Amino acid sequence: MPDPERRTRKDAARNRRAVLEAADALFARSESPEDLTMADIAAAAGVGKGTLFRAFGDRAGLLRALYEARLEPVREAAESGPPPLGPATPPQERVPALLDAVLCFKLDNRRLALALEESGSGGPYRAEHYAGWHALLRSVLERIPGLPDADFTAHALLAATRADLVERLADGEGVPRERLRAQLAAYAAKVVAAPPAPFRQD
Amino acid sequence: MPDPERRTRKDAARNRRAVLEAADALFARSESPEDLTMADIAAAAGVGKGTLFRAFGDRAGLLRALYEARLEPVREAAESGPPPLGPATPPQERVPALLDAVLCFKLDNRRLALALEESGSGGPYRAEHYAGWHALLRSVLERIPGLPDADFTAHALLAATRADLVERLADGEGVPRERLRAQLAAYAAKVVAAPPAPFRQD
DNA sequence: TGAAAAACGGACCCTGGGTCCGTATTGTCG
DNA sequence: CGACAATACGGACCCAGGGTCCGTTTTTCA
Repeated sequence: MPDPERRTRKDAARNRRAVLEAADALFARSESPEDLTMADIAAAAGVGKGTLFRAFGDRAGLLRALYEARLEPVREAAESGPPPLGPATPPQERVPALLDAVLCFKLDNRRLALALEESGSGGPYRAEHYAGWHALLRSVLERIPGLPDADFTAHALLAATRADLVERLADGEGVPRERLRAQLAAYAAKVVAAPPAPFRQD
Repeated sequence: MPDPERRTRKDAARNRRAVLEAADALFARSESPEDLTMADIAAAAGVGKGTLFRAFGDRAGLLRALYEARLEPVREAAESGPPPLGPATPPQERVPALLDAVLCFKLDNRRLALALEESGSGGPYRAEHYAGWHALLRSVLERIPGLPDADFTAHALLAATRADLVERLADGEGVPRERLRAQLAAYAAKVVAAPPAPFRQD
């Protein structure tokens, strides 16, 4: 009995790659992602719409595939790379580092992230990768003594890196990259900071 | 010379109200906002599509109108009401209170908020009311000594109340309302807390 | 009450995601 | 190598849904 999964034909593989490349390029160039149609992408890849949809299911599928391909190295670095991203880093330091990585990624892949987070309902919260980031961040937060609600905190921190917010700040308000990074880092640091001195006079 | 702005005809006014009411009801009932079509709303209001679009411009316009109508009282309370929402409250306390108000509003108007934040690109960041909340929150944050980046912090805090996140937590994960409120309050409190004790041994 | 202004409403248009199916490629087996 | 099955191709096609148009109706105002 041969594997129930037959090997994918090589033209299929070639086309898949072609689409991925074309879409990647198009998203990088396009002003706003939503006026980039599936037909456009198919055309740019020199492929029929049918092929495109067979390969990726639907728009969201294509976006996800693109996004995850790009994200892979960052994910890798975050899960098992060297400090300050990797697991060897102490939590209080790692949290800002992780968020910084996410932020940089979104800055570098604005249109794509935007397109993905806007696609369909549920925002980014249905996507595979969100769950991954959240779980990781949560587990790191849980190692910080005295910090309650790690689950919620992880969500809240990640919310600060939402693609549309990032775009609004970076493109809309012209906040420079480094400043944004610094602000997010400071914010994250504050959230994970040890609680204030025990005695506060009102 | 009579006013250049002619008075709106009363049938127009009546229809506008009818649409607003019908849409409100429909959104409250509907499972997910995006399968609620403009035609549906028009029909439910006993009105033609043309009327609907003339009155509100486009889908986003209708959503905005609905949202702002509902939001009005909260806004009022936040801008000039009694403590803990109003301006008499000390900043450190007012920030969590404001966020709590936003959160409760989104909990009570989930579908609507969801529909609005998802409509069109730019997420909620183009909407009038977002700018309002942000400005208010920012001004409050600015009164807290030693807290830098009030502008960014306001964005980041508001991001924690994004409709899709709220829905994900409340509906998706079944976090009870009070717990969610408590978590957000704690989170906000931490962000606005005085910096940790000056001496930290590493 | 009559005519101009404004609103009505539903038929209509158009974009864009997604499907279908006759045709072209690929893989395999004798 | 030839032939047949399996698989992929691709663009014509479908359809929902947002938005427009314009002949008809209502309101307003003199």
